[in-house]
Amino acid sequence: MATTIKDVAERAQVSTATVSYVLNGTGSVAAATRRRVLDAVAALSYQPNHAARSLRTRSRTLGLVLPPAPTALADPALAELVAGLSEGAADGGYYLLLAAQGARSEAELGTELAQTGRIDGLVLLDPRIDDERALILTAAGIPCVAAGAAGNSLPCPSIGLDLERGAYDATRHLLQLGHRRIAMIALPSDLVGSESFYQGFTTALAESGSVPDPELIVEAGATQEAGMEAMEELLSRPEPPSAVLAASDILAFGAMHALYDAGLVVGSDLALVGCGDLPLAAHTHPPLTTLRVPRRSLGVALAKRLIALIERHDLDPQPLLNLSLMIRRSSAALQR
Amino acid sequence: MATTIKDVAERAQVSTATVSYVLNGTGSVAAATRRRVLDAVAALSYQPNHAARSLRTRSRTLGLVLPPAPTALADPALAELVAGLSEGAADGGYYLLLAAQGARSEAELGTELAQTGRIDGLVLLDPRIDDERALILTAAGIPCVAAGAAGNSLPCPSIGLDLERGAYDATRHLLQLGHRRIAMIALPSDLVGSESFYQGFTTALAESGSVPDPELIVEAGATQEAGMEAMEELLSRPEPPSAVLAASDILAFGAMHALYDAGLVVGSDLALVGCGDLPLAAHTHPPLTTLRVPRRSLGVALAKRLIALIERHDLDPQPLLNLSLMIRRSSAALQR
DNA sequence: TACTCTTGGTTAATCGATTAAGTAACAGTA
DNA sequence: TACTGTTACTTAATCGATTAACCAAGAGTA
Repeated sequence: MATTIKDVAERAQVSTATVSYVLNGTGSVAAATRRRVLDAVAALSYQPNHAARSLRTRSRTLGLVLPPAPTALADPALAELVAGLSEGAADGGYYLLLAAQGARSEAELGTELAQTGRIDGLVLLDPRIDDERALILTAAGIPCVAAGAAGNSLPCPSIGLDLERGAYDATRHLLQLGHRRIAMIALPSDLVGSESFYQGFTTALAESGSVPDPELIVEAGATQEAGMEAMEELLSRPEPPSAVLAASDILAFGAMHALYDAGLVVGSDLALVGCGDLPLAAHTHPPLTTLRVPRRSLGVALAKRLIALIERHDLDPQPLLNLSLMIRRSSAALQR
Repeated sequence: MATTIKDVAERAQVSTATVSYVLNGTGSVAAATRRRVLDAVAALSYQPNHAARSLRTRSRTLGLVLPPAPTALADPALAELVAGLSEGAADGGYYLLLAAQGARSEAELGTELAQTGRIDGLVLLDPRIDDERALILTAAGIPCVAAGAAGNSLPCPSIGLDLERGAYDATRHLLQLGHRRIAMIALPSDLVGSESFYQGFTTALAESGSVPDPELIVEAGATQEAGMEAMEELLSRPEPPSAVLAASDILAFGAMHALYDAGLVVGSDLALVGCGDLPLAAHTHPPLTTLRVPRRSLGVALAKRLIALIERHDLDPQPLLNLSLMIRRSSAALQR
């Protein structure tokens, strides 16, 4: 049925070993022989069988575990990242295997996938500080990379966003609009990156000669409800903020709801900036000023880094990816 | 390193064949022996090597080719479907392989994936009438299923949405609001499903005693721009419509833009209904009345159908999946 | 001349499962 | 008793690649 390396060998009048050497660029093969082999490959449109190949070597497959939530991948953010991942994988001759998490833990599933030889490595999303998954997988010798600037809190490499710079830019933007009481709604502090984001925020404030008011820093969850509650909390302060930087668009959407409920007009009564630039951000009312994340590039970079790890290539350390501030109507000058 | 079937066999004092029979439920094995084998499997936490297994049998992997557009998967619709696919695959003991299309055609890539034994079958998105991909793949003996009610215009099975019923419901809704001049912005007519959608539209009109005005039917592309142009065209009619049914949310978004540009207020000046219920639909201004598509279920059903095809199981024909009308503010009663 | 290196190949073992074919033990039956 | 079937296994071939080990021929060298 399918053409095998044997068919190619026969047609080219060589042994299967020679064919393999030609195809993999290993061994030493005379130019004329190489030609014959390549011609035979072309004539038969031969494609090496994946199972046989990966039985001896690697599976050339990267893994990604989808969160079990019914909303999984509904999040357009994840979707774009996945597109980037599979693009980066393809560039390196790899494919991307998606696994629905189901009941098992991600680490368990990943370990199984790797031990059965289905995947050579795993991409970890939303890494946390001292992430358990990274520890387990790395301990088991399974290559993995995390999506997020990990500093050195993780035992595996990671590809990061320059959240510090992003938060700095966003805060500067608010300062330039004349705001001085600027609040921040933070993501859970154990998420890798939360610290950097906060850092950028305070650096910008410090440069303008002020210092963050602890009253105006609220650590929230990751959901819209959490953003809503955080905003309510901020509004209840004796001296509420005139501007708010939210560490994610989702939190910002929640904050918008709280502001609406409080009868405040986003943009004029209070400036709001998010982070992520989800498709929705441009269509809220008013459209949300937010930090755009290069998700596709992030995916590509993650895939390339993981492949390098698997194949033990050296790789120049990837610089942090830049966020760009999309200025929309949710952030306006301070009303006086 | 990794534990193999041989390790299990030794520990259970049987041959590897017996282990295989126990694990696959084939052959006849005495109860006591079976116990010993299962105990050994558990003790060694043995997982069969995937490459070895698929070298002899199937790869237990479903394939999906991602469109090359930079927007690929950014579309939340596709994202949810993918989540459903991988869930359905997991239920059947399969995984989902994602391939970035790149330069080659989808049929070519799919054929390669199947011939190298990486995947056992392929899911086709957005099938067209007499879809070339389906023809090529089916001719090559590669199992595939299409996402969309295909009628019998395709050589492969498909899982469909009841677009006819959906369009019927949406049109009835507009009729009940008092609208009589109802236009439709259609998707390209070669898309499987376009016909059904149109059918539902006309059936509802017919029941109300009217007949579709050819002036009010515009076939558009699939992009927002196409929706915009189509709406402009409708507005230029001598007797413009008071309500519009768009065959996709994207088209409806485009129509909204055109209406805004024309100084018309969606909801009061003209009623608009979309199809798809993208996350954005609930957040446009005004929120868009639209038909919700059970994308996750569609994904699950597609995966199950494809697996049945691969394993040559019989399967009760899957009924069409229902759309549900989400009534929002873009559709209001006719103003007189 | 005799020895060692390269170059350009081949042979055959190997990866880890599945499964056809074979076999021993025992029960049923004519 | 002899034959036929079952049941419960084992042996070994097989899937299609990779690769270690081997080998022959010619070049270089002391």
